Amino acid sequence: MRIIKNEDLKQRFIAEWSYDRQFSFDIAQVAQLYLFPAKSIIVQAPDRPRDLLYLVKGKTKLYDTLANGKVALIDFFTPPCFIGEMELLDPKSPSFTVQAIEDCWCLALPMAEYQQKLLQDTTFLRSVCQYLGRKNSRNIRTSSQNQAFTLSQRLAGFILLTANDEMYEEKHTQVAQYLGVSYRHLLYVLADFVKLGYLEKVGHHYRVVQPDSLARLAREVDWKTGSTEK
Amino acid sequence: MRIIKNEDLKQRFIAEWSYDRQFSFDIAQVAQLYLFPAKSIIVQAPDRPRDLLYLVKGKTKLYDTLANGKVALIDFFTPPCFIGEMELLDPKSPSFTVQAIEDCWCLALPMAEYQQKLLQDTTFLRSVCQYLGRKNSRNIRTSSQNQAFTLSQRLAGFILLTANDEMYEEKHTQVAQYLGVSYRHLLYVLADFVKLGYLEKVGHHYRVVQPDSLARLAREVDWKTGSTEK
DNA sequence: CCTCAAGTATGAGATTTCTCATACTTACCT
DNA sequence: AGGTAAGTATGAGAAATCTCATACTTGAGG
Repeated sequence: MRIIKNEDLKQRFIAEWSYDRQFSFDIAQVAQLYLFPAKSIIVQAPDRPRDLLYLVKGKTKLYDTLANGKVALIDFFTPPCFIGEMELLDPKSPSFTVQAIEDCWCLALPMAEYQQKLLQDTTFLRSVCQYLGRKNSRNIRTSSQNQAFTLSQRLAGFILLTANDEMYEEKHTQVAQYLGVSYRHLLYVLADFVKLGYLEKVGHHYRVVQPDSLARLAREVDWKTGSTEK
Repeated sequence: MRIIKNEDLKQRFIAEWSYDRQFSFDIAQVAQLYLFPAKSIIVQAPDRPRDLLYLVKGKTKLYDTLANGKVALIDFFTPPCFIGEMELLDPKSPSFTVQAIEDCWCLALPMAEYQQKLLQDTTFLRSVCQYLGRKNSRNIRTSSQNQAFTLSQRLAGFILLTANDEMYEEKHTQVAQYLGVSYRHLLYVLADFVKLGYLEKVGHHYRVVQPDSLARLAREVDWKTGSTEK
């Protein structure tokens, strides 16, 4: 992770998502701009995050570590999106691992220093409530809809979401579990995409060669295109 | 809806879910206890709810009215659970229809009178944040897991959740959409349950005759057994 | 009274997806 | 070096689920 000392860029991100309006005090001066390179770990469970982050650019994925030690993919985040807000608000909340899919820019506020202040800040609390509420509505709606689509359609969207730099490199076992299908079937459909020319196999990974075809397939799926609607 | 003037019962419900600890002021005296009879409408979209409710006993379901006028089943709530919290917090949030599945008891706080106070109450706001965050974790986890189960298993759980007084009376069209399966297939599985003796057809409805068998089938499904874990 | 929309109901054949069996490879542990 | 766990890979048959076609019933509106 790198701290980006570019005041101008920082202010642009703040303005783009009205970050400053989510606090009752002047945040623009104290927040720092971080850059997490693609594939780097943003939060490593079970460590608690050091900062309250606000994702302003990039895509991330969230993993849970199961009781048996296995790692399960559970969700994706795109801007605008808080990271670490549950840990800030709920001391008992478990924490999850968050990884950058592509380069991710975040506005960061050190928790140790600001936790007490934030827990007393009604502007901030109301804004988090709205954020969580909208995320909820989205989840509820999409989860019951997504089941209705065939794996090809959901996988197409999934590949576009998780590919970085034209390369799709997710672990099949995790993806099968996330998409709720068998490992076997996932491989069939992947092989199909290769046969159709949408993907090209490179070692154990795949190169996206026809993003448009995938997009056409995924078109109807109300995919996680934003943590809340923009 | 009836207002229940039973101070003793009210206090018991408050204690059972630590309702009073979610506010910084003394709520026990001003909250009223409501009883919504089975099948009655608790909140009717697009009207905004008059009170902030807290479900302490009973089960409810939530509907969305689609653009085309159709009604879609989208979620279920069980105690403890706020109803109307999004409308209180987010003036722009759409509102949904909430219906009692069985008799439902709610603690009620008139919004007009308390909205301003609640929006300034950090204890309340933090508690709603935690509540929403946990609901989120639950949704995320269950939604990606549920797909992995067969319709028989999910339907078994669904029937147990939505039946009232041993009668299952949901509309097949809505259920098929909610469970993400075709109408046709839903009817096949329902017919199967009848053949197996789990259900008994009564007109267009079904009587649950072997709840245990259904429970066994549903056992593994991490069903919505609570809005947050108790 | 007629018509239309929505919900219910059932059959038949086509697709999607699953389970199980079996191998090969890689990383890590001892 | 040997062993084990995890991930990858593929085949074959079975089960789950879908699409389409077709009817019947009921309630609301003209």
